[in-house]
Amino acid sequence: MRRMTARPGNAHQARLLKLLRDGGPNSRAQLGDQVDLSRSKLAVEVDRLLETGLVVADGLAASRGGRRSHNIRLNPELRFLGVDIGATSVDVAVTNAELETLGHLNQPMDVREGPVAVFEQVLAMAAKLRASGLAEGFDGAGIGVPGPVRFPEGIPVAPPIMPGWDGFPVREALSQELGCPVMVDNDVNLMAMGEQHAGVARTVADFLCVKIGTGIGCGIVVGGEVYRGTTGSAGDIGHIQAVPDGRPCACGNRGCLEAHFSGAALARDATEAAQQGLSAELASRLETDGGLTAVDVAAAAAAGDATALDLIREGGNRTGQVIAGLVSFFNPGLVVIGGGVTGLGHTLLAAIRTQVYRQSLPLATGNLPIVLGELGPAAGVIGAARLISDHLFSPA
Amino acid sequence: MRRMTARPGNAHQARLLKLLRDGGPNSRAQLGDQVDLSRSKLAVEVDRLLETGLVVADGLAASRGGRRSHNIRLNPELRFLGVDIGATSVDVAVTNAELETLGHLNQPMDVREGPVAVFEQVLAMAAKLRASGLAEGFDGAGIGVPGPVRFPEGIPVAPPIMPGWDGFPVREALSQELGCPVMVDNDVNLMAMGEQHAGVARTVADFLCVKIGTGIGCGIVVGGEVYRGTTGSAGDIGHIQAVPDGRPCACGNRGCLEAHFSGAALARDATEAAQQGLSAELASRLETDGGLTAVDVAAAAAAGDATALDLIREGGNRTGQVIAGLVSFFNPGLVVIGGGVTGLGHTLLAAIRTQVYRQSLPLATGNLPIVLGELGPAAGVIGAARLISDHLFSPA
DNA sequence: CTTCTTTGTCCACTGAGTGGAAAAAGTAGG
DNA sequence: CCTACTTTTTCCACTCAGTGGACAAAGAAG
Repeated sequence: MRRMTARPGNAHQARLLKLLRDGGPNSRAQLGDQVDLSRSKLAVEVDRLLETGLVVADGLAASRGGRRSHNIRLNPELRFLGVDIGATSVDVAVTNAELETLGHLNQPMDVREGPVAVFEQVLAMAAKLRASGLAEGFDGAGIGVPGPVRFPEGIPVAPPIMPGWDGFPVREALSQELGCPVMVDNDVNLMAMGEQHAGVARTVADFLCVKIGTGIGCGIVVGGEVYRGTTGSAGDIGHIQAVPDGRPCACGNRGCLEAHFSGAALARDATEAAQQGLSAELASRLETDGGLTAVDVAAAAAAGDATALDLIREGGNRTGQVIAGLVSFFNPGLVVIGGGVTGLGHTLLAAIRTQVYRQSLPLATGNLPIVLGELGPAAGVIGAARLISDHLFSPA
Repeated sequence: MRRMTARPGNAHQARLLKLLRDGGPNSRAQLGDQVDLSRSKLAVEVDRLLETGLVVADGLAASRGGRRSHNIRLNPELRFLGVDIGATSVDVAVTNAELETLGHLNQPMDVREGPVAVFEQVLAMAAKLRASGLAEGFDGAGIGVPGPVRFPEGIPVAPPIMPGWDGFPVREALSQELGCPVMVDNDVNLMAMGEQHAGVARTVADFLCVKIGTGIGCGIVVGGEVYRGTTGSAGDIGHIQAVPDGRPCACGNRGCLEAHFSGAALARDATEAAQQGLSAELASRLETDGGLTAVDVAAAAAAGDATALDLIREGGNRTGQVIAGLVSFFNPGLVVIGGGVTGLGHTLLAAIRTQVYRQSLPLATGNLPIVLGELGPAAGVIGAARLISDHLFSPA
């Protein structure tokens, strides 16, 4: 099948496409209720969209007491590819134009192997999804990478945990390989967009999305739009000082949040504790698994292990202190906690909440929910699909 | 004179008004170069603005080799009132529509005396400026208050240092008294707007403006617009924890930035040092002045007093540490330092810079200027005038 | 079968905005 | 003084987005 190449011709059409994406199929009349255009004008724009093939009219809806309406919907054959590259694994998913996930793959991977090797794997996963009949091709792809990105060009800049990617033209390269438009962003920003589109942040204009995985980052949404900062490094909170003269960090400083709490730090601390004989539970897991990860700590905590619980609580306290500062500064309407460490669940959340509610001013915390992300590992790929769909559903 | 009540009738007119405000008088042709409208359409909109009286055509400009152009300018009789209420003093200024300061008064005052007493003083100052022939009346007024504001209504909410103001309808009350439209905002936001309009931040879209006065606050500008947060308390960084288990703060916590460095904290620390005999310089000033303020510390530092310099440096370090965190998080294109403590000058700035450049990641600090505000005490009142002019120069 | 409701289409009209021509008012040079 | 060239402003016919009302289509309810 020939892929769609059309783009909305004006702001009205863009608006309609987004309404159909976020609200599902609608009749012309229902669309008219939402856009403040005369029925005549609306009909014209819908007709133009039908001509481009971006939307289709299929069948008649049930009557509600009058003439039956036509169902207008986004072309059901459109396919977006969402890719979320983490530090140690990749997620690849296929969605339709309404951003519903049709298929999702997850594989372990090491970003440090560099862009060429990683993209080989990503393309293979995409091919697998295509082969399973979910897509004949892709109309667009969104890619998340674990580091700062020069957004307009889609190029990672000075990413600490993936040095080989510095300056690699991700957008251009993948656009060539996939034969479709590509947008690239920081993985944390995509998680924020995912939770905004289909998760806990659906109704909030200004919020923070803290992702605790191998590292720690924070997506910032201002007025419904992701804020990326002057050089694309906004939200890089992993190297904020959490402990004066604390642990040495890979960045050269001491006491960085990431050095004290993150997937990597937690694994290291748990291993240390096990080796020092502080926890039989952790020690036995160390023996079975060979090495400890955040998952082991979560399991130990769930089993009631005091050492594991302490580690989580202390990490949560550190993180909560930093978030408390950000809450005072940014005064968000919501704080979402997500990432691989979400498995630590309520223990972590409680520690974070305690710190924030205690340290920030009442005006900022009075009506501030602090919650876990709703979408888990799907947030990134949904956000990626949303990124490219926002791009393609804007006037060319 | 009857005050102007007209507002621009559409976005084009609003655009033109702002061009005239920020760029001064222009011919129709010059305006046409900036707005991407046909000459015909432009002429129509300019004529409409002339009809409203918001702009006037006075005289012909010198020829540049062809027909002489008419000078189109904002009505020179328009007057805005800018009011900047601090913790211990008020600034009141009159500007024309181009936001040039025509007169400026500054008087000591105590916010804690409550809105009624303060506004009596403000109105007297405004009357004085009017009596001196600078204005026959005001077409609009902007007011800055030292605490969070529910912006749409212009009402302070839960302001820590001015408890008597909580819920007082500043906007409505002053609008009645002055007989003109009024907008109210946090003083820090106005300082940011001032520096953006006429100071160091003219060309930057995303920046932070840290104001160190009696307390500490931070104006946040995102994409050229002030960001106020969900409840209007964004930028309230005075109570971010700077020192774990540090000094007790009025807010009930310990170690808040404001408890360790601010105009008030500096005065207190200097007095303590003088009483303990650590500095002859400060002790002698204590005797002469009766009580020490930040100004005394600045003077002592300028005279080379080691204790004063130490106090400034330590405060700068604390502040710098907090700002370093904000820089990592927000990735601004500029950081402006202002407020009453600006007199501490380069010593303070150097300490702040050292901390930020050392602690934040290179990508965020690589091209990040950290500078003192250019406008000093005028920033607030200019920002206030800008606030109301932005409001009045937007379509009704 | 009639009446009412809802959906969708058609069409004349308005008003924003364009672009080109011409008028107005200069400068520069012979 | 006259001519050629510029720049600014005005005028006007034309395009096109968008409106709102009339009307057709298609069904529900009685």
